[in-house]
Amino acid sequence: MMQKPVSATAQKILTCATEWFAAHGYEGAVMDDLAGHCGVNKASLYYHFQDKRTLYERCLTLLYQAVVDQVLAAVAARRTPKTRLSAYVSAFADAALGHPAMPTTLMREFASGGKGLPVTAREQMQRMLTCLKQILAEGRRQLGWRTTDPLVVHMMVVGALSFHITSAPMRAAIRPDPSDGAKDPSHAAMVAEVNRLLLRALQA
Amino acid sequence: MMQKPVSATAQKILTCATEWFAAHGYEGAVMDDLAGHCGVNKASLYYHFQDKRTLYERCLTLLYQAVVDQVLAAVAARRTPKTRLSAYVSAFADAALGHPAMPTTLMREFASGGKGLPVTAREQMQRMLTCLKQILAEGRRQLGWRTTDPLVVHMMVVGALSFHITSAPMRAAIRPDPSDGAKDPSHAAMVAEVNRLLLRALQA
DNA sequence: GATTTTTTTAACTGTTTGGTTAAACTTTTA
DNA sequence: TAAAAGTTTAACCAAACAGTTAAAAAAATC
Repeated sequence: MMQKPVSATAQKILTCATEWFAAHGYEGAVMDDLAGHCGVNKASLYYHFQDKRTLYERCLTLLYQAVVDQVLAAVAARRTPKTRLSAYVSAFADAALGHPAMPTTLMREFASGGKGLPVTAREQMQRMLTCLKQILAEGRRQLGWRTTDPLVVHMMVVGALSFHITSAPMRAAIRPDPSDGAKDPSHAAMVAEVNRLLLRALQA
Repeated sequence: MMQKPVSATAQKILTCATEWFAAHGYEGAVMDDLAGHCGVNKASLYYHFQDKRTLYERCLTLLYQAVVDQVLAAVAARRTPKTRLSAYVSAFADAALGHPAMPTTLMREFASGGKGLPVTAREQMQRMLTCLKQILAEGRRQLGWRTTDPLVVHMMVVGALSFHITSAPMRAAIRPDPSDGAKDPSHAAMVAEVNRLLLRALQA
């Protein structure tokens, strides 16, 4: 069935609601407050979307598709396993930073056993894993990389970067230890370090 | 102020409530349902704990303390940087598996900006990070390990393992790709792989 | 300009929810 | 054995909440 074009207001609702759901969770999101955040009236929410659940699933479907599309495009633009793996890490990091609702909602949904995550969003995560499997297989064939479990690498990348992005408010609230000398790693430093550790681990 | 000994019922409430909060989140947890899960009447919850928020924070304080105590004890039982780092990874993995509410609630709280995480629980995470810093410093001094950011390593370990533990229900729901040959890594396999990748990354 | 669509307004309904309460019962303690 | 503490029962209250509604206004479309 052909879908009607999304109006500007519906588009705005989707963008703002995604932020609200990420910050408050599905149960913690109150529709009156969400409407205020979207800059529309609550009745307008129900004019465009059937109910809270429908809005939520639509938000996550579009969000995950945007992130995964960005990652796969970045990987496809490279030719060697090494540069593809780096693209995989960097692209996910940047896409997740550009859409912080994605790692945030992913973590909430994992915590809830995934039952609130729409099938369409899960399929997007599967595409990323399939892509990584191909990169690691090419790396073994062409560069003699060590055999490793793609799921482990996927979780180290997605897990570490998601934790880093979502813990930013907490780290900002913690006064840094002055005797330490170590400052909070920036996003770029984090990405570079994850990349380095990963490539070292794979190479002999 | 000296705290009164915790009665058996209060202890049971803390254990069961921790599971319920992990599975449903703070906002998603309904006190009537939580009481049922604890096997007590709702009035009994309020007899022992002032309100929902107090119960929640008490649950997390005890939970994080138990996990971090286990990790630090395991590390202290080892002498070399290499075995200490492995102990750090293995102990966290096993403690988190034994208390799955810990990675689950940690992810939920990160997603909410940490504002619901009691100070006592944050301090526990800080103890773990301090411990890791010492291990990595000793590794550099004694074994010539490469310099790396302890926070990055911490997040790769805690992030990857937390994702693995909390995504188990979702992975179980996804029918494995038969052409793949790769099966879902067990907890032990995941821990061993994270350990291997990490040690390879640190060694020259 | 007429019609249709979109959006707001403001109130509304029924249900859910955290928390309370007094009395009664059970268990523990002194 | 009496007193105190713990637990249940069952109902309760006030507020919060998802979702609805009709009428009116504004914007978009034909």
